[in-house]
Amino acid sequence: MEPVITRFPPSPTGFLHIGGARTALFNWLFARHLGGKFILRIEDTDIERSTEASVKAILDAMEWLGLTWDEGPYYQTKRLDIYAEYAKKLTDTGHAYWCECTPEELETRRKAAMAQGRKPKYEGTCRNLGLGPGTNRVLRFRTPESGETILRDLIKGPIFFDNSELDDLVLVRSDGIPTYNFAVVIDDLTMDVTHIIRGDDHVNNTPRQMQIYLALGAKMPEFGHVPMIHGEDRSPLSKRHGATSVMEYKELGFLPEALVNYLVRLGWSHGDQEIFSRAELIEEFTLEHVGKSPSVFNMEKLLWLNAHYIKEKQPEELIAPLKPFLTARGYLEKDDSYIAGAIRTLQPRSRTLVEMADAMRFYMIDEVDYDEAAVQKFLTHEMRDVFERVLPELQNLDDFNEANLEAVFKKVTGELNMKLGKIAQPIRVALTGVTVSPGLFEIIDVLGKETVLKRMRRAMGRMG
RNA sequence: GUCCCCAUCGUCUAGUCCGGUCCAGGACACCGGCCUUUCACGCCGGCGACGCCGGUUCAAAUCCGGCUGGGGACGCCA
Repeated sequence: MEPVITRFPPSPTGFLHIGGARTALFNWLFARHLGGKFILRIEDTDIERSTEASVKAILDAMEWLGLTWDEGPYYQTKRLDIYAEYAKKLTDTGHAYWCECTPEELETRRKAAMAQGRKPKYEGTCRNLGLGPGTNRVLRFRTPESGETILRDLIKGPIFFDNSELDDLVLVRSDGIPTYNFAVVIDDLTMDVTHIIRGDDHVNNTPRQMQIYLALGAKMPEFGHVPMIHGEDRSPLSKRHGATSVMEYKELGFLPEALVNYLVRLGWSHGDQEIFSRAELIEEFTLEHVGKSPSVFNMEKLLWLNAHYIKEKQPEELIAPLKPFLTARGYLEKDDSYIAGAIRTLQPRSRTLVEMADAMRFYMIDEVDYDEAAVQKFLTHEMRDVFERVLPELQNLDDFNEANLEAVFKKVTGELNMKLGKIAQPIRVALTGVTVSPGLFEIIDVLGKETVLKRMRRAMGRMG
């Protein structure tokens, strides 16, 4: 059996967005599942809008998601001679012809056609003029005027197109640069791509591309068109729906495995399973279970998955991804074991690394900032006695583990005939400045004796 | 406008190919409860959908047709 080769061909005109990332992921998984190859190709034939920065941004995002490629990145602008060769082949065989219609004329005719309710397509003005190459001339494909092109889509099933609906698309621009529809075909052809998995929005391009394969006598690849991702209002996902760039999600504190897991389930399923490790995805991913209908991006579920992965990781694994967020907040330098301890207490209560970093504040600064309402409510005069009792007990405790701490508090509350609930909040406020935090004993354990005593004494200063 | 695609809970989806096991299952969100030193986590329970109309059939979420709704494409963008 021939080896499977898939590819992801972003155009470097912006960042890698969510939809593109899912397409890349599907291609990557498809290839990995079948033990094939995954190629990365930069489609930079839009000279005007392509930028180096975009290429970098896209590559960074691919790496962050762990979508490793086996070949490339190839750049179309470095393959111009190849396209020229095939363009010549098509002209020589009469499958392509030169056209001198100007963009302005075309635009006028398009508008007129729309106004009259006709499908705006190139009328073939230059089709039989026998023009040769020249300035301001484009090379067009001579599309068959009759017949039918059948796309047997791996995801959507058979789709029929009347060739009369297709028009003579431009293959080579007047500046000699090939257009997308031409370059993709030649690239996929010469790179031996066997399976083209791409967005739904390419369905209508497919019959045109198939005609080029046919004209070239080339082997036709398989096509699979994945439905689009929409926003809450069912319109295509865009900025106004929130973050659309993959790297924005990194900045929002998402873990790549959460995004990958979320994205793969947008359109694909494996029974009732929601959580997939990368190995499981590679094992289970097939196109058969990719749905046909568009899906809506739902931040809540992504958040849930992210929370899941945050909980599941070892605290140590979270240190590196969390560090940038800590630094950004100007926190003190702490060593990794301390940070890991703090992370452990926040894992069950953080949905993102941003939330975690924010909640970590009291661990990371010297003097906690008190929430005044909390101080008023809990650092009351009557707590002074309680603190006086607790302080020496803690002072004498050598091993600050949770069990010991619990014993100490049991003892004190017993002697004072108070419930733990009564004194927990005041101590929490003393240690964190706020009323919401991880468990008291966990905090004490992480903070350590010196800090705990210091903060409790300082808090006593705020008691009436 | 023309062509193409799609249609199960608010959202992601299972089930649809091979009609009965589905008075439709899971997950997120939401609501309630339990746990509890706060907040979470966790656990238990609840709410909630086959777009509409017709046909085929003993039987339709599943097959067929129409309608409606949504989306995509119509570039010397990709």
